[in-house]
Amino acid sequence: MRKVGRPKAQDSAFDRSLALKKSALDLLSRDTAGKVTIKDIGREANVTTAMIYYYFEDKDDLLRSAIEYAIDNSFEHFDKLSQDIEHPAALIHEWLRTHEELVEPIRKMMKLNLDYKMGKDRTDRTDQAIQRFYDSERTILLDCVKRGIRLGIFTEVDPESIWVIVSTFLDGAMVRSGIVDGFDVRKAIVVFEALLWDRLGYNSKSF
Amino acid sequence: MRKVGRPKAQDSAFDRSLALKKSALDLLSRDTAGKVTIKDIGREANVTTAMIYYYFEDKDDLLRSAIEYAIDNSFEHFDKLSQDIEHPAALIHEWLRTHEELVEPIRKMMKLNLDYKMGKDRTDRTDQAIQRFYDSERTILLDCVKRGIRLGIFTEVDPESIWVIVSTFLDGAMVRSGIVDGFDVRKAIVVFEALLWDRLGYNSKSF
DNA sequence: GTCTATAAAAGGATAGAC
DNA sequence: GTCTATCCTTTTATAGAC
Repeated sequence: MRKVGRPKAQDSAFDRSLALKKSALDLLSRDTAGKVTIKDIGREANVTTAMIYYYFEDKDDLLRSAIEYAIDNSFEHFDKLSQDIEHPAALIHEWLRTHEELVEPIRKMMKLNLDYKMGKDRTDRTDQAIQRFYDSERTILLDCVKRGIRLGIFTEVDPESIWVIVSTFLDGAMVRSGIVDGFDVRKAIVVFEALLWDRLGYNSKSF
Repeated sequence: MRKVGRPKAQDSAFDRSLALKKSALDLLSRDTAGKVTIKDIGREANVTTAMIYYYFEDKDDLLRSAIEYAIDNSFEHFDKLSQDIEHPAALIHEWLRTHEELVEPIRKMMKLNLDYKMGKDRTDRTDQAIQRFYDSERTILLDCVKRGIRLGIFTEVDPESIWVIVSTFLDGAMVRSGIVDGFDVRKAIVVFEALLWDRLGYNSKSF
């Protein structure tokens, strides 16, 4: 364990707080909180234990911050998607494809959410971050279906039902891929998409 | 902490090993492994720490046994369902209803599976228990759809696709109910069922 | 801001009596 | 089979120098 002379203040380009959140996220998704020690996290992020307490109140604070970080990441990703794509069917298609592409990070986020929600160390701040994420997911999908109906490209369906089915199915695909060896996320999403277009009365030849 | 005189050998009616597995299961589903201590489990099951090591090799052994216990439970439940119900549509309907009814235990099992699979302390025995469960789920649903088609009550669909969609959706409903406050499992399953009967060309008026 | 060293607590596991 | 007491290791968290 060789130590380099004197420590140098970190410039903001390499934020140690961020590095810690990333490392925590990674370790937590591979193992369960409580088995992951602050030393593990520190080692992974190349930060000493004492520094963790400089940046965060305690272990729990770091863990919650890591979850929030994961949520914010996913949030931005999906928010961008909804801003970039106009066409309702195209948006839904990309929505599905994105889940397929980002299984790993999304599954990590979900596992952390589940651990957090079923645990007992909760805070309003983190609860709200999770709520905000799912609310925005709902708003985006709901709007999308409504617009599709208004534009006449989708059958007159209940948007709320479609939203529930789509987002619940996707959650299922994310976790199942983490539980069942050999589960084919891509295939699952493909067959689901076919069912969805069928229900929406949309001709998906273009995809 | 009052102690009753001399210990009395437990008769098989109240198996301590079983009590420990149940308590472990309960605590693990509420919190993450590693945060749950053997002392916690012992306290919950009214068994001393030392006794845990009499019944199990070590903490990990107890934890894995608890998971297997949870899986076996669910397995029996679904297996019974498939043996009791002949009619394909009725079986699927009951399948959905059972998930609705047993959200809690099923969600616990899923969380444990996820923790276990994403962690690194794995054993063949436990891996196989999980695999067996999902395999049997697949077999049952697949057979069910095939029979429905053969009987002419379902449209000619690809059974494999239906199985993937149904079981993935249900997994999603189970976890989401643990993550999103106020998620209405019942409603989610109801709207999904409607979609399913639609796809299968089945008139579900009877339910 | 960063590190080393260490205190304080908690947890896993065992010894040994009954 | 069961319990009490305890050992030893790991872990969280802090003190204090630079």
